[in-house]
Amino acid sequence: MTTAGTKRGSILSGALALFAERGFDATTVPMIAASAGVGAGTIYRYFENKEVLGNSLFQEYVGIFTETLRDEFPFDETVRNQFHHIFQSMIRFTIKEVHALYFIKTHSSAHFLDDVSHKCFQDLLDILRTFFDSGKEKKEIKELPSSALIAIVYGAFLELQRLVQIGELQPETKLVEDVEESIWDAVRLHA
Amino acid sequence: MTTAGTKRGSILSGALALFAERGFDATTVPMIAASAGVGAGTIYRYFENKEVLGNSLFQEYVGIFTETLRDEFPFDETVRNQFHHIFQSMIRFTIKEVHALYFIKTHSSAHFLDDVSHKCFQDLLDILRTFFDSGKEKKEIKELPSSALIAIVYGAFLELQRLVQIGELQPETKLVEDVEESIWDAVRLHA
Amino acid sequence: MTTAGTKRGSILSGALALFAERGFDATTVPMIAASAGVGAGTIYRYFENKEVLGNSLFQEYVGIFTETLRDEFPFDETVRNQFHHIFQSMIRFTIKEVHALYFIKTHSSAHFLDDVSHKCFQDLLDILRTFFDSGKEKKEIKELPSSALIAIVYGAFLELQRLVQIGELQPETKLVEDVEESIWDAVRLHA
Amino acid sequence: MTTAGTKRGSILSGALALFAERGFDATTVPMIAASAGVGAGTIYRYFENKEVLGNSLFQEYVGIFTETLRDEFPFDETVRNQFHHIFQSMIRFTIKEVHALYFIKTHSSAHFLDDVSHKCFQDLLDILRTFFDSGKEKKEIKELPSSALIAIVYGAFLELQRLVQIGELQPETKLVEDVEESIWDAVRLHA
DNA sequence: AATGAATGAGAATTCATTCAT
DNA sequence: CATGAATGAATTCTCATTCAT
Repeated sequence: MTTAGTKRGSILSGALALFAERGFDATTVPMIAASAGVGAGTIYRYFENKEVLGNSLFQEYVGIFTETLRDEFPFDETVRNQFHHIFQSMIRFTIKEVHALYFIKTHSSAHFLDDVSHKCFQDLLDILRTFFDSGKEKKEIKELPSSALIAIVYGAFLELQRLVQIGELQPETKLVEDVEESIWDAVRLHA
Repeated sequence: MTTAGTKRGSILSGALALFAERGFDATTVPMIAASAGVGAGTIYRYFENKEVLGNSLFQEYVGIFTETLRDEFPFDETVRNQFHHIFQSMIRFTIKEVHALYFIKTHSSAHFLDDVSHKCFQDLLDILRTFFDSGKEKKEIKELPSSALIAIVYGAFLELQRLVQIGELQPETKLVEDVEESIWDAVRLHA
Repeated sequence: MTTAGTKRGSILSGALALFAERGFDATTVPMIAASAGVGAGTIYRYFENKEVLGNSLFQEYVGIFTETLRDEFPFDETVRNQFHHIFQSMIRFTIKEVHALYFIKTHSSAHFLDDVSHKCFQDLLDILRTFFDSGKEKKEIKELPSSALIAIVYGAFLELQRLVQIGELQPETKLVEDVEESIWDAVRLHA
Repeated sequence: MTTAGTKRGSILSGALALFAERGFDATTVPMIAASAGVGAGTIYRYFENKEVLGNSLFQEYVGIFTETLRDEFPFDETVRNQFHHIFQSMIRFTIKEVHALYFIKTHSSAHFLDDVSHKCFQDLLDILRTFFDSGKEKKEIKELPSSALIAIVYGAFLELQRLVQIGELQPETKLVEDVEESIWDAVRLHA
């Protein structure tokens, strides 16, 4: 019966889509208001200013992505299966929130991000770091710095995701599986 | 026949560094002027407006990158060696112009880009596309859409480059070789 | 036959304190609402808008001040005793409503005042004018324009009142008597 | 040959007149710009923001007023002559800068004033304080707290000044002399 | 009647661009 | 040619006022 957060929610959604498409700086507050179907002033009832809105949005979705990765993580399974979980989580997150990953990607070193946002993002990367560290110990992952491994997986995935977004790639099952295998090949230790 | 005017050059350099660091929209014309050591008005002698400057910059560096890739391309060698050339070109370009690749990456779908810029960027991607198409024919590259293969290589490389940029990764010979091998593993067709 | 509604009263009190401290323009309607312990919308049940509230407040307190001066005015006593009554009335009014006199002072030529407010304020000054006119006739008050005499008494008193307000002066009996004598010296005709 | 400060000067003049007439809060930046004959943006070349402009203005004119009082102060003459100097300085300052004194009066406890402004204003009052302290020592001034004496002189003078401003009083020689005598009567120790 | 969330007109401020020097 | 002070359109943000609950 409560609709608490209905407005806040539409503002965040509207901002997400616009920030992903045009970027934070090229998006005006009235644009966000129109996209959320609220008055411009209303945005300031929920967010102190545009930067706070940007940080809230970033933290919100980095948080959801982090949870998605952590959720049901198969700690006891093979490294390959763990990688599959990570890849599938990325896919799932992308399907649930089309713009979120692209927004995170394009704004993860944006000038307006505060310390909390940076911390959130580090937490996200730490999940991948932990996975790679354990994989390297088990001799199943290449002996590269984890930050490099993350960059490869994260960079490749996000660039692919952009292609899906702009319609240049259809995310059919076969393609998704092949891409997963391709990125896995990049990081796995070959015999 | 190039580097026309030392001023034009400093403006482009200044703008490149600033656009890479802060993004096009968060960079003001006076900032560029200060960084180039010229008056704000001088910028308008060389570029009609900020957007034109952005496009010139984009085209300039995408052009250089394209040339770098084309230069001495080993058409008659193995696919692996061709990949090595591409990878080395990326490295060389990055070393020559630290900010250029990151600027290209973060602005390749920017709102201010005109048709010429998009065309330039397509030309760049086409080099990679041609390489992958021929590699797939020779059964040395995975049977994935070329756009996906490009995304993987380009995405991974740029994310790595960012780490080097921010100092989180030292580009020593061993690391660079390992990374090349890793990305090659992602795209090569395994036995 | 007044104090209609406890809410109207709290709104007026809240507004009085805030207008005196911050001024009309720097006081927001939500501030007044909070200070009065009512919702912002409630203010509009009692006052058409902020300007009307400002005028009501001004008229209310100028009216009370006027009454205080008129009340038991010793028409048949000496000019000095009449002056004492005026001075005592100012003191009494100030004690009853600490902020009122300062509010009147700082807003008596405010941009939002309407004709009725200006008229009220003139009525107040007329009491002093009448007193001075009669005092000059009796050769007990200096031969200065009444408006000048009013300015001296009113100006000096209000500036003193401000000192009491901000705690820089303690309104002890001796001081009050001395100040009265000082201001009386300013206007009385010396032998 | 330098016109350095021409714009800055017109902005300050324009702002002074408007702040005196309408008050700081009821004056908009475009109003100031129009009154100074410059573009709105120009104001921000000279003053960081509206508050800084307000403080600069306050400090500027309080400073001039302070200098006017200090200039040729007759330290070795009678207390009465010193009072005459003070009164004449106030008159001179008022004639030179019609709006300045009223602006100072109405904004000396304004919400936007910073510490420097408060300090400036204290310096101004300290001149009067020093005069009264020395006068009391010489038994020529009433034994009232100096702050109270200042309030009487300052309050009376400013209220009179307002009457001149709005045209209700003509500042003829005779009137000015009489008013000086009246205010002197308020503070001098009577035999 | 009372509320306070929502609104949008209007204020402060920024910055791409022009132009007199 | 080069400059940077000046501009005003565009942007962020505030707050008096309304109105559904």
